[in-house]
Amino acid sequence: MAEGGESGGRARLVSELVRVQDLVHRLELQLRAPADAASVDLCRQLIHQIVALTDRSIGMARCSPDLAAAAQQLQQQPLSGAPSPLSDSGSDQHQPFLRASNKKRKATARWTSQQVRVSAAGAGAEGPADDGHSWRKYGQKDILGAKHPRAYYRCTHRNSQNCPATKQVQRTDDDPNLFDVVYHGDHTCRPSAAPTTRRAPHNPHAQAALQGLAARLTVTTDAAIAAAAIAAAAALPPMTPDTCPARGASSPWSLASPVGSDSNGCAQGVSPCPMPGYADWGSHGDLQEVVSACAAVSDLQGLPALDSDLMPLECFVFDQSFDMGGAMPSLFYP
DNA sequence: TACATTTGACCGAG
DNA sequence: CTCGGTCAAATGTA
Repeated sequence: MAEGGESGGRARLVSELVRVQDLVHRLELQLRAPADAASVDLCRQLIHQIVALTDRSIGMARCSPDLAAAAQQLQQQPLSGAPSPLSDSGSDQHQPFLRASNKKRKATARWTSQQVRVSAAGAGAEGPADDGHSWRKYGQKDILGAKHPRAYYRCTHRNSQNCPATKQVQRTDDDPNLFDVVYHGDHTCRPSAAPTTRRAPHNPHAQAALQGLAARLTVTTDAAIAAAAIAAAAALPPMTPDTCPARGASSPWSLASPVGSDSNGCAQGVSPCPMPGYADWGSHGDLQEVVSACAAVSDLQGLPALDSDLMPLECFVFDQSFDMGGAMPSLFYP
């Protein structure tokens, strides 16, 4: 990505985003503690600060010529209609993983597919952390032009429940701590059948919601997409169930269980929108985009990406009554 | 013993 | 023919 033209404004933007990141970390820690009135209040305060900081970041990003230009360019290419992660996005010189993808197996292209880039931080060195589904490795291949082999996984319940979900995991060339994960197909296995070995969440619904959020946190580190995300959050009309990308159409959320913590079937084929229990989730995709942008932009600056260990943020619920007059949805802690 | 993983062979699209 | 994706036997592990 182009590194020239670093401006003070951009540095300030990054600084803001770093603060957002820090707040998110603090929120995560807070949410891990047993809920009581005081901690709920603190969470609300943190959320308020995050929202405010993010809002400011958006404003700064929109004033940044390069980001704004990229955003404008990509704004004409709605995220929901963005090319499949497997297709050539035109910006994948840093993602050989993408470029190498769509040469074969057109038959699989009809599947839902979703690429996420996840950090191995906090997980084993062998790969990203568990995403909540149980996977069985069925193959590994050295990929032409890639330093690291690609591993192929299928759902453990493929045989017992005919679950077609598969994923491919490949360590990125440039950062051994990052993995590109491509999910194919939806899980049709029942959630109860997917062993959730992770700790019990205080609020399973909220955990599912945060998993979606976290998915977006790690979806990509491409600056242009980050700019588009900012544009989407700041300028595009809120998504409605109508505009919520349908499952099976390369929805950014359709199967975004990033390795790191999806849990119990939040990617099940239950709702047209990604998170069961959130019928109107689509209207809140904006925040996901924004935070994704935060992660991406900070990565753009060589800062550590928000890693998958953030996933356990588990207690958000989007306030659906919030007036979307502003760019940001509000959050509350149930 | 019942799983999961490894790994070379095979298949099929381009 | 190349190469990505899958299969399945061999092997490992709890």
